Amino acid sequence: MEETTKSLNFIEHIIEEDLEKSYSKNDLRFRFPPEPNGYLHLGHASAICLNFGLGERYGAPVNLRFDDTNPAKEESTYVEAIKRDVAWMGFHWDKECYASDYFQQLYEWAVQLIKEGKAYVDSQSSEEMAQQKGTPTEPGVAGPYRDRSVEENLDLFERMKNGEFEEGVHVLRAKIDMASPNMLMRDPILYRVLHKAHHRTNTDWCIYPMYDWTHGQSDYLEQVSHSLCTLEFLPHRELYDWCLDELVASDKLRPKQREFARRNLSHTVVSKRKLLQLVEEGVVSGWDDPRMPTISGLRRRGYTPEAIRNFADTVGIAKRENLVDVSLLEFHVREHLNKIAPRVMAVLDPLKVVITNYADGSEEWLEAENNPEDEKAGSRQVPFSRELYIEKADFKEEANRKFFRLKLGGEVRLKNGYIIKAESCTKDTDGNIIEVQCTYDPKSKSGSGTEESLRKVKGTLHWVSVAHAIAAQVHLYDRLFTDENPDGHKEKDFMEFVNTDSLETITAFLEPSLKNAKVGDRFQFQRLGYFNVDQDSSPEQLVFNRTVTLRDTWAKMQQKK
RNA sequence: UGGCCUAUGGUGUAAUUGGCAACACAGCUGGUUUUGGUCCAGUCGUUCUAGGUUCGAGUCCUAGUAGGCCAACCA
Repeated sequence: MEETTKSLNFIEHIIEEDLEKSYSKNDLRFRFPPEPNGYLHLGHASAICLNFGLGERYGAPVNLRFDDTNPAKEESTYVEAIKRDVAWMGFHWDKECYASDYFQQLYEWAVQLIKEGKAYVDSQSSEEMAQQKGTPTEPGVAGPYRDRSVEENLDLFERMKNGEFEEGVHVLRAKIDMASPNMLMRDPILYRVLHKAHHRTNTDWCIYPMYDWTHGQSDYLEQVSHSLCTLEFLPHRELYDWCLDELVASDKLRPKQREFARRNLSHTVVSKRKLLQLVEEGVVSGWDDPRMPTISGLRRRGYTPEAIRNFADTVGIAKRENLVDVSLLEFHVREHLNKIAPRVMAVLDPLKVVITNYADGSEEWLEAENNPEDEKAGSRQVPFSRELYIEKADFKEEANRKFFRLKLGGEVRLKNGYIIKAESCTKDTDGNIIEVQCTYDPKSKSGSGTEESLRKVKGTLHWVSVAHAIAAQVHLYDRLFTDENPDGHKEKDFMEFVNTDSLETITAFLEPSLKNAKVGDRFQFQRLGYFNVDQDSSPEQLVFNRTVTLRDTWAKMQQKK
C-alpha cells in the first residue's frame, strides 16, 4: 500500500525529482560509510536510519562500506563493533564493502590522471604546501614541483608505491586551481606514503588514498545513486564531482553527493574524538558505558532499537543547525518500553513496614498483572507477609492532602495486595524513621471483589516482602553533562561540564520473580522507571541499569516548591 | 578582505511547490486510573528584519542581520 500522508524530507524530495526525470527505481542505491576508527553513536544512528530507511522506502539496496583509507587509526575490532551495532538496529545491508577493496583501481585511476597531466608529485614539506595554499580570503600560489613532467611524475609515483621513500617526502596532488575560492580545490593531496600495516591489506600498500580520492570513486564502483553525508562535507562536493568527471563512463550511473545537518543531542556530545576522551580519561567505564551516547552504550542502558529508530524518524532531517532535546529520546524509549516491559515491584530506598495484625511467620501469594498494556502478558504471584519494605519517600508522619501516600492515621493500598493504615512509627536516636507499624484490612485484598476491596483510597504503593526479597545492585544514571550544550561554548572546554554525579550505585530489594532475570531483560519497576539486566549480572549478584525513570509529575510539583 | 550553507513556537520537523501555518516532544489546565505511569481533552506562533513582485508570500526577488562551514600527508 502506498502511503500518501507522510510528508517528505528534503532528501526524499530530491530523490522523487530524480525519479521523475532521469532515474528509474532500480537505479536507487545507498550506502552507510563509517570509518572503523571508533564506535558508532547517536549521530551515526541518524545516518543509519536515513540511508537504510531510504532503502526500505524505495526497496533499494544499501551497502555497508568501511571507509578504511587511514591505517593509522583503523582496526578490525571497530569493524566488528560497527557491524554488530548496525545489525542490532535491525537493518540489513546488501554488500559489505571496504574502500580498501578498491586500492588497486584507485591507483590505476591515479596513474591515468598523471598521464593526462592532471596530477603531480609534490616533494615539499606539509608546512611549505600549507604556506602556498593561501587562506580562505587569499588565493594560493603554485609550488615548484607543479609542472614536473609526466614521465618524472609517473616514475616518482611508482617509486612511492614501491616503498622507496620515507613518509612525508612525496605526495601525489591533483592539479586543479591554486586560486580557487574553494580551498579544497587548491591542488588537494590524493596519495600519501604511510609505512603502516592496514587491518585488511596488511603491507601490500605503502601509499594510501585520501578521502577525496576515495569516496566518490567508491560510490561510483558500487553504483550508489545518492551519497549522503553531513554538512561539513559540502565544500568537498566540488572536488567529489571533479574526480568523478575524470572517470565516469557514459553508460554508468553517476553518484550524487548531498548533505544534511548532523544531529546534536542536548546534554551530551556526539563526536568520536570527544567520546574517546571520556573513555581515555576514565570519566566513563568504556565505549559501552550506559551513560555514553554510543549505540553500544544505549543498548547496555536498556534502550531498544525501535525507540532509537522512532526517535530518528520523528527528529527527521534538514540542513539547519539543531540541538535536539534528550527528552524526546526519553519519550520514545518510554513509549516502547511501556508496551513491552513486564511490571515488577522493587524498592530502591527501603523503609520497613510491619503489619501488626498479620500473623507472624505466615505468608500468602498474591496475583499480580504483568502488564496492563498487554493482556497476553498474563500474571505472576508475589509473596506477602508481616514485614515489608516500601520506599522511604512514600511515608511521612504528617502531610497535607496533596500527599497521596502513607501518613500516620492514613490509608493506602499496597499494589496487588491490601489496604493498610499507618498507626505509629519508630525512630533512631537521630530522629530518622526506621519502621512504620501498620494494620491491614483483611477483606480488602485486590481482586477479591468484596465491598472492602472496591474501596477507593487515594494512594497505591509498591512494596516487597522482606523475607522474600532479593538484594540486587542497581545503577542509577543521570545526564553525563550538566550543560545543555557542553560543546557549544567557545571559552569553555566540554570537560568542564561533566556531571560528577551521573552514576549512583545502590542496593535495591526485588520481588522474587526476578531471580531468573537474564542479561538484557527489561522491566518496569512500578512507579520508578524502566530497568534492564546489565551484562555484568550473575544469578548470585543481579545487576540492573536504570534505562529511564517514569514520567514523574509528583517530582515536578516538589521541585517547583 | 573571500566563497558557500542556513534562518518557521521552548525543542525538532512539515506545509499539496504561491492558497486556512500542521505533527511530535516539552510546558501548563482538567478528566480517567489499584503505577502521581498509561490513556483522554484543552492550552501555548507577529514564519529573523526591511523593502519588492502578486488577487494572495513561510515559500519568489533585493538588501540587511544572525548563526554555521572552508587553510590535516584525518574522515
